[in-house]
Amino acid sequence: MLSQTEENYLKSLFHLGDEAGTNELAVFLGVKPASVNDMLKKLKEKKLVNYEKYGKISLTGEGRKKAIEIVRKHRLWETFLYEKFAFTWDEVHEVAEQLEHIQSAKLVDKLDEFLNFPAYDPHGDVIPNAKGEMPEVHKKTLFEEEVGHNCTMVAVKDNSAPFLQYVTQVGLSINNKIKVLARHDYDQQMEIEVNGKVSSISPRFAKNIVIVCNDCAKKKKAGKGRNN
Amino acid sequence: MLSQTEENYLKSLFHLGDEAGTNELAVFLGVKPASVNDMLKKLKEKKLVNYEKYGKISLTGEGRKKAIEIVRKHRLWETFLYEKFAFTWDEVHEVAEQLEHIQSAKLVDKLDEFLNFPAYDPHGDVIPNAKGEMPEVHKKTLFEEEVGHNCTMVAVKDNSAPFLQYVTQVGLSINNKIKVLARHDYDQQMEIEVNGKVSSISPRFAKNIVIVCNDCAKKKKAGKGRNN
DNA sequence: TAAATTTGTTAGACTAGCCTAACTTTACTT
DNA sequence: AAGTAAAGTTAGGCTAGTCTAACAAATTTA
Ligand SMILES: [Mn+2]
Ligand SMILES: [Mn+2]
Ligand SMILES: [Mn+2]
Ligand SMILES: [Mn+2]
Repeated sequence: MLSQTEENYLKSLFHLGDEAGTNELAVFLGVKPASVNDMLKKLKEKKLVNYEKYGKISLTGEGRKKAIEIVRKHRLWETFLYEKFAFTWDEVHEVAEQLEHIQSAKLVDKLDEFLNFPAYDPHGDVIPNAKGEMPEVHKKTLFEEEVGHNCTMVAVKDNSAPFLQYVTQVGLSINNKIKVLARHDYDQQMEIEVNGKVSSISPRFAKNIVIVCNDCAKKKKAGKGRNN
Repeated sequence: MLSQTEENYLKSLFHLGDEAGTNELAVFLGVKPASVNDMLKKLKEKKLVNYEKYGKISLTGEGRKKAIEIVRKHRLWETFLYEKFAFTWDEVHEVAEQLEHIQSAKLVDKLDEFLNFPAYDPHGDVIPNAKGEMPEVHKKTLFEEEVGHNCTMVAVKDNSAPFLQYVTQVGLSINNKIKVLARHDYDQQMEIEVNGKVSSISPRFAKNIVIVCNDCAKKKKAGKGRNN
């Protein structure tokens, strides 16, 4: 069993990618490089990281697997807080940071099921499935989506009450399917269909909905913005 | 902010009551008396326990308040796991033992609301309310309840599938109100009403349902069985 | 290519929480 | 009232995880 600290190191390495250095990881975790160095020796000993003196750090297969489990739990809990407990977009992370360390396979399974196996968390990040699979995904705004395509809402960019009310009114919420019926050249107003309900939305509204296209081919690399 | 360890010491003192000794607490926590001694000095320093060398240990007002918060969280999470995630009676404790340390006032409030402000956890123990109030309560089996009285189901004694199926069929679940309509002298079969639905139940069934009478006067002291 | 800068490592120290072993106080028994 | 047993304390030591300060390697820059 890994300690919470060890779990956090693995998760951080996962977010930093395979070319991480000691200082970089130290900054990311908010500790000193000396502390990271100590921990790397322990994690190497446990076969969770590949690490040689003065070399770049990377996760082993086992380390990566562990890291993904934690990311999965983090994002499932964020989704839970957002969807069931009306936490806002910006409140979920801090609590998920704690909840991700709860040890119970059954709890994770039930949580996943309870949320109806969500694909994205409230920040629009992909939730790894129970097998640890994590499809690469190309996010864009609803405004950028092609007419005729089907897509999945993965996040909002605006978190203000009026906007969110509007979102609710249109029948939208995260992990919902949307079909783009039309975009009018005149004022760029769009027609969309959600759960059989057709709505007309403004370009401003459309630009604040983040989606993943279900009809576009997958491509693109993950960026380095906010993680989790 | 208290560490998880400190929280566990406070909670244990709460369960042991105000005449606890060093060894007793050590056994309860599964550590050595020397460790307890160290921690007591720290907790005294923080004004959370009353403690003098060779004297009995007790919680201060502040310590008790903290302890009750943790018990509240523990029991709310147990109820959550039981009611929403189909954990059994005996599975909830271990996970609640972890969840009780999650720090988020909002989460606790939402959890309470989500569960509809439950009064009892799946073991039939009283859940302290948001103010830290914890009414003393006299538990007995449904079989022992007086005819004509109203009571609240607080726990089951049998956790087998056939029994639980029967419980469901009768429309019963924890925190539900039950009215005892009759008990037949011939075979001690009972008539009860749950949510307007009348059922006839066997004495064996009734003996496996733990209730609190809503019509009886409150009395009795808390025992020292399984806690939490 | 040599100096300067950045990056990474090591040694030594600290705290929290635990331990064992030895000791002291209190409580119980005869 | 002694003597023994039980309960409680202390000293010293261990590990995990952190730190600072000094040092070493690698990289950048002149
Ligand atoms: Mn997050
Ligand atoms: Mn997230
Ligand atoms: Mn419990
Ligand atoms: Mn309980």
